[in-house]
Amino acid sequence: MPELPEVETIVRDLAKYLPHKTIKELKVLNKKTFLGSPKLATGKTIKQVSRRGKQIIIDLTNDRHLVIHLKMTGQLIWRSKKDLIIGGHPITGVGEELPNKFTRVIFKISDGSELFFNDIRKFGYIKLVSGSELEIIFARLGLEPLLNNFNDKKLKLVLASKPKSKIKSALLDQTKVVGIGNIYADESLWLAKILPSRTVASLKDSEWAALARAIVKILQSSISHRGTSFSNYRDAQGSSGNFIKKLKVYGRGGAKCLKCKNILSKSKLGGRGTVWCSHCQK
DNA sequence: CCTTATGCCTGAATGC
DNA sequence: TGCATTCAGGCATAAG
Repeated sequence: MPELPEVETIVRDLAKYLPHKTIKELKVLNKKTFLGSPKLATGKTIKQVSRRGKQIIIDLTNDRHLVIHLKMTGQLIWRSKKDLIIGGHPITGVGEELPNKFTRVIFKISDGSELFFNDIRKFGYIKLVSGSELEIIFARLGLEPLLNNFNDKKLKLVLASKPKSKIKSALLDQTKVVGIGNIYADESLWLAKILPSRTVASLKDSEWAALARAIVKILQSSISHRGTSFSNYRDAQGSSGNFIKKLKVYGRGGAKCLKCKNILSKSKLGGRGTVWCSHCQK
């Protein structure tokens, strides 16, 4: 499931290809995937591709913006004109050919390239919004953990409004801190040696420091490995991320802790599968 | 304020 | 083999 590192990887790639190019045609194959009128984006030029939390923002020349959320199984894969003609596409995990049966929206770009929005489960969406609507979306989102103003004091401060929440649930709250999903919540808490079930109010300052450091370290490390492909995440080229090899707890319930050999625990916390080491994490 | 359940979805994994 | 069931979970929303 695409979280901050996966979305960041896609955005960095798309930012190399898309700016200054024009959306020639927009094919919406699944109506519920595209919110708003596709006509308002057709013929418009892409100014910039960026990210806020887990959402991809594509700014258009008419002061409208495409807000793209991949949710669980969304993919945004770009194919150059050359790749489209020659074939021999990289394997996308949901079929080598694009479009495929999971393709929900196709952007035809002025240089002959195409951008495919694929989504097996149709949770994801592309929303066309105005500048003021975009501001409202941004206003609801929390701290960016990879901006330089992020630190343990800020983290403690924003989460202080939910003292009785379990720390893992609090980390998943996008109105407080953005970009952390189930994988990186578990990984960060393991690295910081904090039990997911601890309440926000129970954390000591030294633990806030460890947690903030762990979040930054894990997210940056994952970006450097082009994200985690646990199921069907793919980058903008259709390739898998490599961070799955670096995961310490996520997906490893019942296996041995890589630090102490204790058997990792697994259960549900706040409705999410949660894995932790009862020996390393306190 | 908090937690839990539900709905949106479909492929993969499991059970008989 | 095949059919039914369960699970995966981001996030909005409703309910307890």
